[in-house]
Amino acid sequence: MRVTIKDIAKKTGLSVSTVSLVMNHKSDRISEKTIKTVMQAAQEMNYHPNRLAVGLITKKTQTLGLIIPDIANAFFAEIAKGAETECQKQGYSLILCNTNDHPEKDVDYVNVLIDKGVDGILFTMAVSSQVHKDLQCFNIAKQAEKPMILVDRTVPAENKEMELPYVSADNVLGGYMATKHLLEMGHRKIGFISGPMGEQSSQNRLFGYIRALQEADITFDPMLTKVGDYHMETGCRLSADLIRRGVTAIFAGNDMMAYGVYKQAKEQNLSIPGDLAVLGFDDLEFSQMMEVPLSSVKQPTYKIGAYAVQKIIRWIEHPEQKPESVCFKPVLMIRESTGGVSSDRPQQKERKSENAENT
Amino acid sequence: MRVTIKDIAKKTGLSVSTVSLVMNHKSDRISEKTIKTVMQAAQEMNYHPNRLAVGLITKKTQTLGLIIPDIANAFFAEIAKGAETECQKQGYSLILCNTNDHPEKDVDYVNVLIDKGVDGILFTMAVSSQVHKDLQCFNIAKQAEKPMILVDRTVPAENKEMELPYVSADNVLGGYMATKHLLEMGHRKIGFISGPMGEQSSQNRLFGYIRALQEADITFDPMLTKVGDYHMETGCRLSADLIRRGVTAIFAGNDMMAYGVYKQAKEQNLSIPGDLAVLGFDDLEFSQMMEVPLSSVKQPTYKIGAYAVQKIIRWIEHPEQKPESVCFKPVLMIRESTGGVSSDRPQQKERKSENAENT
DNA sequence: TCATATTGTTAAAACGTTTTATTATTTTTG
DNA sequence: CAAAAATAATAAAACGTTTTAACAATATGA
Repeated sequence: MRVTIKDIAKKTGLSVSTVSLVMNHKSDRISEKTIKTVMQAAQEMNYHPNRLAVGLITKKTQTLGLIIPDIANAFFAEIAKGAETECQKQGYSLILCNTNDHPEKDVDYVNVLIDKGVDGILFTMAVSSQVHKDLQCFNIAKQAEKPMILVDRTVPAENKEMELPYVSADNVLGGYMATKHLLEMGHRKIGFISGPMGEQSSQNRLFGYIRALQEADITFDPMLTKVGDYHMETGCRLSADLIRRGVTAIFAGNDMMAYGVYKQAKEQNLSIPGDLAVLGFDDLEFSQMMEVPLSSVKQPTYKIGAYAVQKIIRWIEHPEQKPESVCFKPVLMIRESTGGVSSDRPQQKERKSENAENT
Repeated sequence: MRVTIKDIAKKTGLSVSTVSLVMNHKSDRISEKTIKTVMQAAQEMNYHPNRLAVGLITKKTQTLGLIIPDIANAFFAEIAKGAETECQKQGYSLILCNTNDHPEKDVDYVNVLIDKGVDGILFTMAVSSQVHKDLQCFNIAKQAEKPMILVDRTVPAENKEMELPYVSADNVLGGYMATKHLLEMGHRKIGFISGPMGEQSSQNRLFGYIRALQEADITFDPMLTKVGDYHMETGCRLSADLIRRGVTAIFAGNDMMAYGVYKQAKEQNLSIPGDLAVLGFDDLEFSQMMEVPLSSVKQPTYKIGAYAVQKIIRWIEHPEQKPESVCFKPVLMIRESTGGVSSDRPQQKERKSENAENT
């Protein structure tokens, strides 16, 4: 049987209240002697407070929920790692919820988490057309007065009141940086393979692409933009048409699709970057290990997870201070696939670019 | 304020006990009418039971803990996904604990999890020489009477009593299958780059390698085995010496190191598999996407996670039935890097090889 | 008709804490 | 030395459930 506060009270001949006060370092009105007695007994008996009982009464469990679409996806895994590590530092635990992008599971998980008394929820919504489900989640959290922060995936706010804080990368900027780099390398006809248009981040990368083109006085040609799905085969398939249309560079919405472009280039016997420059997004571990290392836009993924936790804990502890949304600047990793000078080494000293910036 | 059972009692004019009995479908002695009244009230008031209170009294929280070294590692991420998904199916939640391979964190996490009242713990130990810490974890769990199952990383049992059930892949078999395949492809001088010897799984892969050689009447040459650390650079570095010694094939303890071998081969202008056959372990997503797709031993990672959860839940519900340990058979994915016939497609119909087998 | 069985409902204790108001004791002050 | 103040410890209520024994009311059987 587990040792309880009662057992300590019995052993020391003190009351339960006294023991509790000592254990929580509360009340300065307790004699040194008593404190020592209790502490020693607790140690000897190997007392561990029952967190359920504590939570029941304090309404705080030192636990957060993390709802993500797919923990096996390197991107979310890295976010989870950042979040978990930060939790651990701050004495919190993290409940992992994997939705597989099913919006109904979002709702289920939000409910379960609240039933289990989490103090806050980090939420990456399942991508879907059912805005309805998203709102449902927001409402449940709001009604339960639980802080909720959106991670990576944002949603256009209906009204200011309803708005939730988010932590994500600046995808517009990422798309812009990527395209600008290709322009600087002398390309004028740049193809873009986007991710699914249902995702805000995909759209934003496209916006960035367009903005960079405009700045360079190049009219945006819709035929040079293909809508993909973040998979390699799609990158391979869609790039064929872009190449036919004479692009000299392709900016893929993520690294997976960029790998597909590599495959297509190989099939057509095009050299990278000689005949075709390729640039990705995400900077997967692999991208720097390839035959021709892939230039890519790197999101500060770990940091997004860690930062979201920091923010939500502050919010939990100061419920009146709803945090501001934050976009982190991505970093452009320039490698051989765009013919640039590798940015892998030497490590840039100046890392300001990774600092937080409000939008 | 959250709706409690008391609120329902008040609204319906019934007692708290009655409401509780109805909500839990207990007691057949309650009139249809009462049941309907309570159910309807619960629905209308949107009642959700407070799991903390329930847990406090039932001593069950429907929550498991998962302790792993690194969620950003694809292998553990996949295990986590399997575990989480199975939890979700069975109405459990999963607390994620990331140790970064620090043995002290193992201990901390086990304590926290127990304090928070998890019903069981899935444990992948931090790799270290401090067997002491491992035993400490086992003892804490044992004392708290919490089921604990070892995942992936096993440990030689001190005595039968102390032994914990484990769920892992059959690494000896994996090493054996890999080596045998290379032998069948005609190789006689096969190098092996192992993982760190502190890990049981690394040792087991080596055992499998040796066994296959013996079966083929090839004396094991220790000079053809190098101890690595699962990183690409190491694979690259160590393979140089193996090549110098005239091996025609290299079996790497994981895919990362196999990629390193690729790099070395490229530098030396050796063609794969013409001049050098390469075989990995883990079958990372990438391995089938490479210039020369990499043959690799695939562990049923997702299944390991899911199965461990199944077993521990059964154990939780039947505390007297301690589960047997299980080793899953790995699958050899034959691709171009060993000059074999690709096993990627057509998909083998017969998947018995993935079934569980007691050791 | 009375004892017994059945049916439906509930009171109350328990789970392991926190927290506030109260009491008991000692010390200080005028 | 009595009153006031400070110090130390505690009783008791609360958190939101589950569960068991008990109760009341009705039905059954002899």
